[in-house]
Amino acid sequence: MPAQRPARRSPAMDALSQDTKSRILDAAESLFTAHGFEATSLRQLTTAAGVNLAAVNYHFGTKEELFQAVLTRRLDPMNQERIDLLARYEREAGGRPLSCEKILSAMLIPALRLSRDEKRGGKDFLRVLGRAYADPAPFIRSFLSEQYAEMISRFKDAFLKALPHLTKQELTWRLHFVMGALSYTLAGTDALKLMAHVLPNDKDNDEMLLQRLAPFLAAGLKAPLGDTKKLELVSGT
Amino acid sequence: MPAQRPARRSPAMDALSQDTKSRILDAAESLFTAHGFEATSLRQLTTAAGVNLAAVNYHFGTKEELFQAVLTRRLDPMNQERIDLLARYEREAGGRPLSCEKILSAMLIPALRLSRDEKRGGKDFLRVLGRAYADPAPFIRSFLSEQYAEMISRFKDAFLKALPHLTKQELTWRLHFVMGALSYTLAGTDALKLMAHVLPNDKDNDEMLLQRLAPFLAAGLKAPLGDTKKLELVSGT
DNA sequence: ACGCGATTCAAACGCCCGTTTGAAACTATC
DNA sequence: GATAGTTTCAAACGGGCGTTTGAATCGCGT
Repeated sequence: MPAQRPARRSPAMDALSQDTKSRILDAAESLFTAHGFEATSLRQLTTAAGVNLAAVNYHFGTKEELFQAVLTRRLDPMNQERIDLLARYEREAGGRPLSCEKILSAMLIPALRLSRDEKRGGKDFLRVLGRAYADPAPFIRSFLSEQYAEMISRFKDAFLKALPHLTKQELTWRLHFVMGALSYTLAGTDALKLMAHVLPNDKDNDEMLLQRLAPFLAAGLKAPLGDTKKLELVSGT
Repeated sequence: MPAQRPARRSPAMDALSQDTKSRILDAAESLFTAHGFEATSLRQLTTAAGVNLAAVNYHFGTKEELFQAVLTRRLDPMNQERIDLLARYEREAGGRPLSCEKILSAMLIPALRLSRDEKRGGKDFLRVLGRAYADPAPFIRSFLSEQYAEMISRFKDAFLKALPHLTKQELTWRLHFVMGALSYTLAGTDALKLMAHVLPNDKDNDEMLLQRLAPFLAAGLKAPLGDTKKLELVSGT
């Protein structure tokens, strides 16, 4: 088992050669992004990180626990930031309900910050996260459930006040769609190639992306309740 | 290699015991849904299908080709149906641009049909598809690109006419969001547990789901262009 | 300088993977 | 009913997997 207080390294420990644990986390983040959880082997991972094969099991226990560690390292602070930002907005509004766009900002801005603040890890992480949303593995699903429970609950309350024409159930669905568009968008830069060669490939891609996503989601959330007859199945031909 | 014209089976070949190829495809569809591509082994797959281990390689070549076969079997007809339905709507409209909702219907109705028409395969398939969208594996990405190219291009043209206030580039992004919300929604019934215990667990779940999704997406597509200043990064605290 | 816990390391463990093989079983045709 | 082609089958192949082990190494407190 790893020590509670890790031993210090030799005299020069610069930013380039971090400690083993961080090196593993960084390599894992990027490799899980590139190949997915199952398709990433601990051998390629430890090689990429420049550490011994056994280091993963020593520091994290199992491969699954490593994956959870990859997620928590960034997800925990990001969701906390979301909650704090929402609380701050609510304080500033002093009782009056927040606008839909404002609440969305509280969700998107921390994600946007994350994608830009890190040297490289930020974007990789958001992609890992986007993929994790769609992963059926139980240990991933239950882990995400726990991680998100509080944040989702708070934002649902906020949205309920901002969108009084929606029932609780309708809002649940729409939040589901929001999370879908968000995670998919974060997960798949490549996916854009499905439909276009338009991508300008900027460096601040993600900022532009979220600035386009926000109005789209806000409009969707504010939409009037659907007409039940709209999607009637059309018979043949 | 498999024969061009498969030999006929013994006298009684009822619906319950299909031919080997279909049995493999069905089992693959459901197992890829449950565990993902990488995490599904050919041994559990062939066991579940009640066929010999070597049957997959005999009939499909490799595991990857099997996965592509799983996708094409249903994706090809579904996308063709989408294109045909859109063409029919355009014909009926006679020159006038279609409404956003109408175009969305042409995308969603074939998916909805698929999810209901099959005995069991339909829903499983849509989940496999939703997951495939987020998969980084190159053979999946390029395969989907090809499969979707024509459909996406046609719908983009239609949306461009329906939404003249959008630039081509803006529309590309919004279509991206649409595909995101759609695929995520199709992929993850489980994901709903992230935020609620509301799910009524109906049989015609998917129909209700898409009827809620359509107004949401239509509103998002029709949203005015975003305010560039909206998502400004807020400084600390 | 020594001891001790924390960490690294090379090697091995047992297991399951995707694929291949060659013979057996089957079926349609002559 | 022999023949040729298609499909099934049991068995094996080589290799990579996640994890464990036990010894070597490191770095600090005393």
